[in-house]
Amino acid sequence: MGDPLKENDLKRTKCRTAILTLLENAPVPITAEGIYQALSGEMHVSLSTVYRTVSTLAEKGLVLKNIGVDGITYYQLNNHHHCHYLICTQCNALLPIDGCPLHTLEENLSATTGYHITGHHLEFFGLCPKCASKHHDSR
Amino acid sequence: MGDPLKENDLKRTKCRTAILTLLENAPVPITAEGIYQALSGEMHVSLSTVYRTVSTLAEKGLVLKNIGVDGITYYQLNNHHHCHYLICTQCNALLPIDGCPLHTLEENLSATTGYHITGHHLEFFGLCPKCASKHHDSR
DNA sequence: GTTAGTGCAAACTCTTTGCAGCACT
DNA sequence: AGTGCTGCAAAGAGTTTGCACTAAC
Repeated sequence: MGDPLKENDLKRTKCRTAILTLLENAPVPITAEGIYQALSGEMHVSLSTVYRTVSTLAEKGLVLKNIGVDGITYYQLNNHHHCHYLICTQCNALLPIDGCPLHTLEENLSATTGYHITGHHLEFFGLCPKCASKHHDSR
Repeated sequence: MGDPLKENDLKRTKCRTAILTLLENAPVPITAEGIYQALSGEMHVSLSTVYRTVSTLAEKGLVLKNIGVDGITYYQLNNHHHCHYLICTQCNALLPIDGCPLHTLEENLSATTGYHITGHHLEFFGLCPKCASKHHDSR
């Protein structure tokens, strides 16, 4: 129970442990490149291993992978705490939003469309207070 | 008024007209590759031109670009009709969902976070009736 | 010792870009 | 005729994969 790796028939390697620990402590989703950069300081790891590891962890349901508007994939621990993000379109600041009002909506949708709804993806975009006040010129 | 291209200082070329027409008649967002394939039957066009054209149209606000969970960018006409999609995770069937219950939510968020919210992205995932009934084995 | 995981480099996909030639106004 | 648009090919970014080597069990 204590070891999420062994529960999924995965060997507990240095790399996987490090990536899991990193994701546990990350307040927001990280990219593969970000994981690679963060781990490079403390150990030797290759970028392809990072990709392979997060993919494996995602398959096992330990990690969630989401593709951002920038087209880059972000990874986060699947702590089963459903939450969405508010993203500043200027500085990319990420603000977690607790609570999700969509479950009742999902039930309605399921009833009207006949789909078996398994999940949803919701993000809000805007300007964080700093960016909104700083300049009015957007890129 | 009748010509969205000229209004945006864009020359009305064969390629742009064809892409706009295609998007007008498309019930769901299409990929650049899809546009390329569709147009190749009736005229000569290069894939890079498709990319350049949709980017230009997107900059002018005539077209909306959205990145899907598959990492591929989908383009659709910006008909100012706000709508979301329900996507089958097995066959990728796309079902438009009219109406959006998030505007009041946006106002609440704006008030609590201080962000100036400019938009959102919402997608539902699930199994369409066919896929749900067909088999229980997933890919 | 056996099997699974890793590193490196190359390949792959989607998208962008430089430059010469062509089409629209 | 002039400027902007297009085609082609090459480059670019992010991600995946083949193969030999290493580490976990």
